[in-house]
Amino acid sequence: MLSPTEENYIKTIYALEIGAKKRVSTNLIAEQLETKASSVTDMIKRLAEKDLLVYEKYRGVKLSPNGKKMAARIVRKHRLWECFLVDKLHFSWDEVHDIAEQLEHIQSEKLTEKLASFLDYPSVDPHGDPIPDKFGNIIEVKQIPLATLEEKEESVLLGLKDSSDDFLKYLNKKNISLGKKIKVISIEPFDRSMEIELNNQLLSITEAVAKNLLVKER
Amino acid sequence: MLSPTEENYIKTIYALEIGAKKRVSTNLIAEQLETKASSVTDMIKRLAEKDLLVYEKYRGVKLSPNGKKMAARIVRKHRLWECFLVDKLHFSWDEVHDIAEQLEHIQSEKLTEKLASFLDYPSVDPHGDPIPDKFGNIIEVKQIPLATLEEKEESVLLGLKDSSDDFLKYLNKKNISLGKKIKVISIEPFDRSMEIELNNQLLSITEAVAKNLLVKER
DNA sequence: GATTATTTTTAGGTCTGTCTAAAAAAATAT
DNA sequence: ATATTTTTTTAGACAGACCTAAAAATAATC
Ligand SMILES: [Mn+2]
Ligand SMILES: [Mn+2]
Ligand SMILES: [Mn+2]
Ligand SMILES: [Mn+2]
Repeated sequence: MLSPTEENYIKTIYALEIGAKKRVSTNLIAEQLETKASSVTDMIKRLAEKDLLVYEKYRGVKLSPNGKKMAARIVRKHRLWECFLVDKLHFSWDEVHDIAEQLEHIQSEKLTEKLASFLDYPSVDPHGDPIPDKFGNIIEVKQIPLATLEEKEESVLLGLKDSSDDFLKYLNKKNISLGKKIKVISIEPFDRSMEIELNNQLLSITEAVAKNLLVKER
Repeated sequence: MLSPTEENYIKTIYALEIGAKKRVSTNLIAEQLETKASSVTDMIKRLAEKDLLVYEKYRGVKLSPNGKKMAARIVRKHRLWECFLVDKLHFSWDEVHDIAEQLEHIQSEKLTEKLASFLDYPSVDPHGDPIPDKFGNIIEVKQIPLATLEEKEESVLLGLKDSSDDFLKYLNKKNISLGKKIKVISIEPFDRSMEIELNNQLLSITEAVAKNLLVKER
């Protein structure tokens, strides 16, 4: 049985080591968790003791198979609760993260599975992120940044690279949501900004935005 | 912002001072929370500091108006979540208490209200206990023990005096659940055990059981 | 009313999770 | 290869939530 704090460490390390090839550094974890490097050192020692990660002084950490399983379970709960909040309670996608951050720590296998069933086993959360199954396996649907499409190409918006509050609010304002069809009308060579068609309307977006919108692979 | 532990203390004191006329004693709280009297002394000092209760050395505590409001909010969340677990996720009424014990500490006004709306503003939880409204007011429906009824009287089962696991499991076994019509067929003068009609069947229950079943007042 | 028994509080520890400041190791620059 | 900068760890402290054992206050009994 892990404390919510321990779970947050495990989850954070899990997220940090996706993509990053090498072991996760103390400072990175500290930054992510908005705490001090010394606190991180304390905690990772304890987590290593519990066999949730492998730690070598000055060399950073990586999750053990055990730790990975734990992390996936927490992520599963987080994303299932986000689905619940949006689909059943009609929260908007920019309101659910902080609440799910609490709900992900509720301890009950049975609750998680009944919740998944109640939601009809969704495969992605409201931000397009994949939901691990009960064994911790993730079926990643290949998503590419909208910015990689050429003029005249079209695709479907499936996910977001950045799910920050500001970005979600921007998308709300522009009426951009997951599942919508997007067609690239033109790309401005000067700044790589894009003219796109969405909701049968023309919309101009910066390259930064286009890089954060993930669409279905051709 | 209170910690889950502080919230559990407040909620426990709230429950203990219902009925009990005098201030709640240190030992009673300790017993209820399965902790030591010295720990209780520590905590009630802190809660008094935060103006959630009034504490006089050796004289016990009583909740302040502030503390009462907090307590009612926690109870509201606990019982709403129990409704959710039973009505939406199809848990049985004997499985929900421990999970609600965790969920009651989730901090989000908006979540609580959206949950209440999603459940169509239930007035009682799966054990027949009243759900405070968002201002902390409770509409107590008068309930009397089945044991007070006379032969040939009938009523409806509305609540339980004791919601312990063992009692709930007993009720499951006998197929007794809230909302059912109960008719007293006969009362045995020797031990006050009762013959009752329920689900169109005859059933014999001890006086202890009859005292724990609460029915609608005549 | 003095003597017990019970309840409650205090004193002093432990464990978790955090912090700051200082020391040590590793990475980078010269 | 040395010196400097950056990262990481250690040392020591503190607050919250708990514990046991002892002391103090209150309640019960004779
Ligand atoms: Mn969290
Ligand atoms: Mn999400
Ligand atoms: Mn609780
Ligand atoms: Mn209940």
